[in-house]
Amino acid sequence: MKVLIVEDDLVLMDVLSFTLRREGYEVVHAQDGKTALEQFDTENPTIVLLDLNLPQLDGLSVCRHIRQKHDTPIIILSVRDSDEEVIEGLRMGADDYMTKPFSPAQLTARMETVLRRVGQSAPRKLSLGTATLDPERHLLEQVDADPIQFSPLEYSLIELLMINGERVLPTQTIIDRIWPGGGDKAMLKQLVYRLRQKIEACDIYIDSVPGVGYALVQRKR
Amino acid sequence: MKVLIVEDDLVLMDVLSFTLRREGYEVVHAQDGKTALEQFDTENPTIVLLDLNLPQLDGLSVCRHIRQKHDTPIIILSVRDSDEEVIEGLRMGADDYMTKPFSPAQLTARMETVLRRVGQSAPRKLSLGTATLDPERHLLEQVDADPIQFSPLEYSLIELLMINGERVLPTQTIIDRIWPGGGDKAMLKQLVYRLRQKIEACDIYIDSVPGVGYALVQRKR
DNA sequence: TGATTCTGTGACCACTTTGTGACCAACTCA
DNA sequence: TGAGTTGGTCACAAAGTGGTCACAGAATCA
Repeated sequence: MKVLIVEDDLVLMDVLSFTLRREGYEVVHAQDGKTALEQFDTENPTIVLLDLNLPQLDGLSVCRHIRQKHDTPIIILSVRDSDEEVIEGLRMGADDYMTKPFSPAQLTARMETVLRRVGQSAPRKLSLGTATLDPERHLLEQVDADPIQFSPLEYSLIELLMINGERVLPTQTIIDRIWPGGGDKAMLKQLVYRLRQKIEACDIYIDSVPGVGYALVQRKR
Repeated sequence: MKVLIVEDDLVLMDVLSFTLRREGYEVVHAQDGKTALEQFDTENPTIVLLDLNLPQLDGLSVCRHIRQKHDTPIIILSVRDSDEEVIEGLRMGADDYMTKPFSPAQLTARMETVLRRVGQSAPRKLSLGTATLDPERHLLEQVDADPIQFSPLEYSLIELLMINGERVLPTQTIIDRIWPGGGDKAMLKQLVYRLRQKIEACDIYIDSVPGVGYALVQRKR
């Protein structure tokens, strides 16, 4: 997936390039509005990150120009933070507007959010150790092992635990998120039991902290 | 267009209701997480505005529950503003995250931005492997095979699946899009059955992932 | 206007999923 | 030290799911 970063601040450009490459994106960039449009035509990026204060052609003009012919997601990154300016940017066709300074982690999360909406990216897979969870097919995949298929409730539980890393998730939080209509501890312990049986040959397991909750952790070697 | 506002602060609720009605939205609301899910099922809103700190069931549980089955846009409105919390909200399936306090004008601009991306029309022609869908004539064409003519509902389903690539589309999402007025799983499984019969000689087929949904995939050779 | 197609519905079936109850060991607390 | 709680285990049965088939009314077509 290719990102066009349009930014004249070279320090920020470097930080963003590094972060996005580490996330697996291919990165191209431009330092002024005119070059941005040229790059857009030649590189055909999946998403554009667009500063507004640019030499040669301002960012809003770039945004308007792209949006006249293309549906490519655009996120504006700007120091201008008044409501009027945010609204103008969004109405000019941007999909999101982040005011500087922002954290790279939040930027990549917002990029994923927009890409998810336009159907350009599969949901991110979650990993713990060598185990990888497939959110589309509700599978757990691991090297040298058959994938494990989960039922809806099993998947719901393991996803929650995996999102939380190896930290303990409180019992009542788990119950609320799995059974918003109402569940109880007996149902959860039964579900934990069934899930443990399915993953017993994996590198990960469900640890319980009595009186607190559960965590997904890696088996030690 | 119907908005479900999930907010337990009645002052903010009133302000938002007034603002959104003035913009032409139909507004329904809930003051706690459980009621929110009930309202979601009965009202089938176009978009959800979701506080996180809620009685009965927290907003992240509501968000996750909705997103497991539906692709209705969700914007989180919360006082929690750390990067971690924003990222968690977006990863739990929200389309945007606004921290309180925010201006109603920016909220409506962000709603428009997300809604702009919903229900976009299909590209001109869709292909998967050697099979090509003709949107004007509702045909599937393949080299060395007679074209297959689809009924309106059959075409609607295969187009949805083809837009999604070979990825799994959740059952309820498919139902929402094919029968906006309300469909059910029995209707969908019947439609899938009929469509499978029509494409059984093709290079593509409908794969089901029990408990999740369906995908259009290429037959392997 | 009759023929044909489309669509919603019901039924059957095999299988899976889920909620529940029961039992037990370990732990906590008064 | 006894009562109560909790987490783990096991089995049962109800509910749900996905696939298949056919029926019949509505819609469309020629």
